[in-house]
Amino acid sequence: MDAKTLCLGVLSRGAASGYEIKKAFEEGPFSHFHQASFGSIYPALNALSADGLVAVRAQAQQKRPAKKIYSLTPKGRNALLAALMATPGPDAVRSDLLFILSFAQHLPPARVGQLINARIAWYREMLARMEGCDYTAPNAPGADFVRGMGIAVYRAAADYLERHRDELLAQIGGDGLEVAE
Amino acid sequence: MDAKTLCLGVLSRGAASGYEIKKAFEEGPFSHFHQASFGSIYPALNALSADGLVAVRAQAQQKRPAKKIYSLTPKGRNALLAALMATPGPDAVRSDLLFILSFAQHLPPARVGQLINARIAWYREMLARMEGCDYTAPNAPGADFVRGMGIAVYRAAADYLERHRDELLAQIGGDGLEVAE
DNA sequence: CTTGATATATTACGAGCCGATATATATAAA
DNA sequence: TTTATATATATCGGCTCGTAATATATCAAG
Repeated sequence: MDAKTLCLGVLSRGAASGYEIKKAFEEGPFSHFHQASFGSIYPALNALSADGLVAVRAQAQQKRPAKKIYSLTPKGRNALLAALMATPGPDAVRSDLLFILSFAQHLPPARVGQLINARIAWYREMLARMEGCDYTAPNAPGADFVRGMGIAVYRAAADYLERHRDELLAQIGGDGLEVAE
Repeated sequence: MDAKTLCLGVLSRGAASGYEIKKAFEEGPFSHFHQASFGSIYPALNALSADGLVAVRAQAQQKRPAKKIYSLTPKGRNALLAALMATPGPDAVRSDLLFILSFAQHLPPARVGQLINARIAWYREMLARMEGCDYTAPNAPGADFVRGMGIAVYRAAADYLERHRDELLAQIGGDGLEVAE
């Protein structure tokens, strides 16, 4: 899924500036399964604008750069729907933590414990945020479904780390005590 | 984690050619949380070789391009350990499927059902492979831990899809019957 | 009261990675 | 016989990421 389609997806939920689209990928409903940086968002918006898939409305602001509000055109909405009908490829996960933990027996047990504890805390924080506020729009069962999937997967990951941390530490020589902060 | 470190990690489990390293990322113990293509592996191996982190041994073959077997040098092993001590960033997930399913209410229910069924089947297949063959080396508790985590997360994902598929289909107007293949 | 951090807002650039393609050949299946 | 699959390496364009540059406002800390 390229940056252009991702931007169309965000804009389908309402008009937004490039900056707001970036925030949507950091905090919004797509944040746990897609990312996009300024370096891909702004060129994508320019291309979409040139192709007539989005409309731009410059909104002057006091003492700040003019905000460019992008909104979906009918043509853009059709392009999004067409992209949604394409067959999705397999998911891709990139986890430096799991790569590092693959070599746990070569690392100080205290450090392994710290890494796992930190990640458990991160998962719990994300879960609290995702379960607490409901940022999905009304009449969006798809978004609710995906949000539930994110929660289920994060919970499974946190639970696994909690249940098997001490076992791993025992195997690599840690006594499970020194990891306490 | 850049391509060079990834290659060092694979080579720490034994000497291999570029082609075999690619296969390790498709089928081996890293496959479910890291990817690498030829376009990143071969330049990485050249750079590692130039820096003395890996040694190359050309192995002629009958009627095939000569295979270049790369192996870790002591300097390379130190570089890997140093990289493992760096603080890992957050995990990144890219899922075109979840992006598409976010807009499920705009798609034909039959197609949504097909997409979910196909992904459940994919997860079950991966789980069977991961649970069946034990491709981790002996005395590698780190690899076992990571493998268990992959299994736990995949199982949670497959279970969620199975348990909530019909609910989603009902919400978007599908009757849950037409999706049967 | 001044410094620093955080937030809004866009653009540009270098580094790096992915996917596809080119090149060669062997084997097995259709 | 043709096609697909597997082995094996190299390269190239295009896309994306992370960072920095630019500009300003607000808020908190010292």
